[in-house]
Amino acid sequence: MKTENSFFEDVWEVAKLIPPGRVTSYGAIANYLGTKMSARMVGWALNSSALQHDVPAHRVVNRNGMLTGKIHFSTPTRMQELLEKEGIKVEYDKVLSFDKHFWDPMNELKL
DNA sequence: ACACTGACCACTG
DNA sequence: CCAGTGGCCAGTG
Repeated sequence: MKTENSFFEDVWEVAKLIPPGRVTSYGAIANYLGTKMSARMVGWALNSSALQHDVPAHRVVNRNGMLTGKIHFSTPTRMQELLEKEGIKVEYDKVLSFDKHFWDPMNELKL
């Protein structure tokens, strides 16, 4: 057993729990996991997750709803296309009606 | 062992 | 209101 239960896996689990058509932010996940987690670590974890698992990293954007992580995808438009397939409108690398599609793990999972 | 970097966020001026 | 800076934690050079 490698006890690789690092925060990476926690981030992946939360990301997988994001329902289709919804998005969340790095800070929201970080806050949900705990104070030991910083928003930077979330993005970093997702960077590894994208290479390892089927984690819907395209559903995770920054606080402004901007697709900052799209540059890490296979293609510069991959993230946007995936979001649009789920009914999320994206324009100029930014999620439209971000607050409407926003899915907060703290608000949905904390119960 | 040290310094810099990174898919960020919040506070201060 | 906009711009700048610090804090966050871990990995890599």
